[in-house]
Amino acid sequence: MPGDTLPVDLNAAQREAVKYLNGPCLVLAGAGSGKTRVITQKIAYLLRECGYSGRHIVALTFTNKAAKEMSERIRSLVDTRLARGLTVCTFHSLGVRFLREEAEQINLKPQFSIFDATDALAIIQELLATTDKARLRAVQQTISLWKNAMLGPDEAAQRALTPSDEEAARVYRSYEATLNAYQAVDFDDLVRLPVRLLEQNTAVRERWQQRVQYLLVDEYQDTNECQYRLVQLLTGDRAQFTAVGDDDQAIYAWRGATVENLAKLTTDYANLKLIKLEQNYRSVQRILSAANSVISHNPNLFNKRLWSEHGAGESIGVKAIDSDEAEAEWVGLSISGQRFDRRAEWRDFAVLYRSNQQARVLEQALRNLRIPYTVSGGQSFFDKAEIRDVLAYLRLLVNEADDPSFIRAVTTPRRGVGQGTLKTLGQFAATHGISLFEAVFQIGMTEQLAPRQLEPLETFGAFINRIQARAQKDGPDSSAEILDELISAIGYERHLYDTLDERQAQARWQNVLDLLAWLKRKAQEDSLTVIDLVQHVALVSMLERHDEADPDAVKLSTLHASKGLEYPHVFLVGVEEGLLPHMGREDDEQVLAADANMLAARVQEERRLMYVGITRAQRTLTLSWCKRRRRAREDVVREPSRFISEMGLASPVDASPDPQANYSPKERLSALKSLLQKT
DNA sequence: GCTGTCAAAGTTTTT
DNA sequence: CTTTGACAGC
Repeated sequence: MPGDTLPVDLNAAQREAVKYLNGPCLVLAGAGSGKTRVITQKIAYLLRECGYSGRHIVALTFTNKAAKEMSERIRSLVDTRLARGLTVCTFHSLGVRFLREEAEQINLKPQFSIFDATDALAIIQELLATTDKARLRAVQQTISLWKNAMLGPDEAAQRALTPSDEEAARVYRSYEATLNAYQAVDFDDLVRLPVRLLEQNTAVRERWQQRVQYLLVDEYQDTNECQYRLVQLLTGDRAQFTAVGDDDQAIYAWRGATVENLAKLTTDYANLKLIKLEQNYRSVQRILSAANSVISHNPNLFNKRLWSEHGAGESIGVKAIDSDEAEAEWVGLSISGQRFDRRAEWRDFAVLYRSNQQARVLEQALRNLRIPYTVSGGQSFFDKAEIRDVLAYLRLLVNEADDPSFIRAVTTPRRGVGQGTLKTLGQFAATHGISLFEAVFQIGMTEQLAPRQLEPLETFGAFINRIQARAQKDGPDSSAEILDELISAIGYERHLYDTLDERQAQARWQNVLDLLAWLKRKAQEDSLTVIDLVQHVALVSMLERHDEADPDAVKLSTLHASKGLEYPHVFLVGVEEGLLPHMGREDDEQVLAADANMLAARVQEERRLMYVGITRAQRTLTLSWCKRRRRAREDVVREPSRFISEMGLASPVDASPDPQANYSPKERLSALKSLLQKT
């Protein structure tokens, strides 16, 4: 009888969510209520007892990390053979797969480039011909929101009310044309283009609906309009899917996500099954009470209240400190001391913060105290110059039409190609409707370039062609060789040591080596060709790399990147007005002050972020805020966050910083003990 | 025209 | 501390 082999460690609500297969199902899962367990168990149930083949099940997540973790948990539950063909990936990865297969239907080469936010911004900058960074970001954001709402340039232009939006709509049109010329798509397109094709093409739609017989979606509250449509289109009339989400943890409204998608399910699907998970298995009661108390200041779609069978736990600490440096040091000393007192491991501690920049001081302090740590969040690694340099070569190999990568590769290292040459080449390419790379081989016939300018171009073109031929001739097994050959042929290491001082060159070369090692491992593990690798790398951040390097380390993470994770002991730092809730810069702040609705929405989202932070903690939670914080080059005076008082803490809050002693004698003693123990 | 050197400035959150 | 912007030699 189906269901009898379900593990007994599921509660009634979880069991119901796993076994419900009569159509669409929405699971409202509070923080720590075992939502991942429900998804993984449900997939196991579908595979083992309902005769579903892995090829017909798709589970979607928002981050690669979540996908990886989920995939591993499923594989530990069921036989490898049963899980064969199972798809567990992000919306964007599924989009890449879809577009690779269906590329020709929409006039796209399967080797299309994927442009990240930085690439996209560079295009917009060129189109707008301005260096006003705020304006550029605003236009980019506007275009992105239009895309996620499935509005094309024409519709956007029609709906534009302000001159600013009209300009953005014009840029949008050229931006699309540019991407098309480069055979490139941006992140938003990875979901939008599949949706558009599925809507327009019945045959494609039916093929995919045949393929996706059961769909599961994690973090459903973070879906945008486009992603909602994708779920609808993939599941069709059968509507066999399970969406798991928590409206209180919606923290991506700024990138187009809309919590209303939760409510929309209840109206779009009359037969929607709604299941609430309210029992929390993660945290002690004090932490849950604080979380409940904070979030009760928000209006919400669905009422739920977390409870747990764990004890009350220790009281929540609130520390006021003089400066951000002192805060970082205090956190380090506290962790050091507590690790000793509690006989805990480094990995039991996490330090969470609102913005990436806060990581700097913390890293500095932890380094000084010899505390091992890993930083997660921020795609900074792939934004580093040396990484973008190397990837430009790879992207060009895969897609010759990728002009930005051509420009970057051909000018790094310097090989005598500069602004003037590129301008001539660009004009030639534009009038002939070809890519810069193609233009290299044709411009020689004309007399537009001096031999001095032409020669390095032709050498470069021949070089790329040579590697390209190798990449195409040899199969996926030789990905690693090709990478090595490419890098040594470029002479990138020497370039680094030539242009930088020893220390910097070494650090950057190490980054390149790390990237190569990671790429090679990836290529081997999943037997990927160079094309697969390049498309994969655009979507992934390198969190995995750090996790494996040093498993016993304190975790530093942004609040956003911490979602879905849990730690025994959590330090939440910088809990200050202006930072959490974040209010942007002064000009931004004034815009907000003028619009009460916008301000309220902002504060509510920040409050959910606070809620996410609090609910990461299993046993203890410590908050801190600074009276002064260094921002840019000046100190800013700060007030404690409203969220601290909203937590309804019983004990009086330490609200005034004590300039004399930021460390209590006990804290000092513990820290010292810990240090002594080490030496 | 190409390239390197010097100075300034800059930071929400991410697929 | 690290990435962009302007300027002056080669």
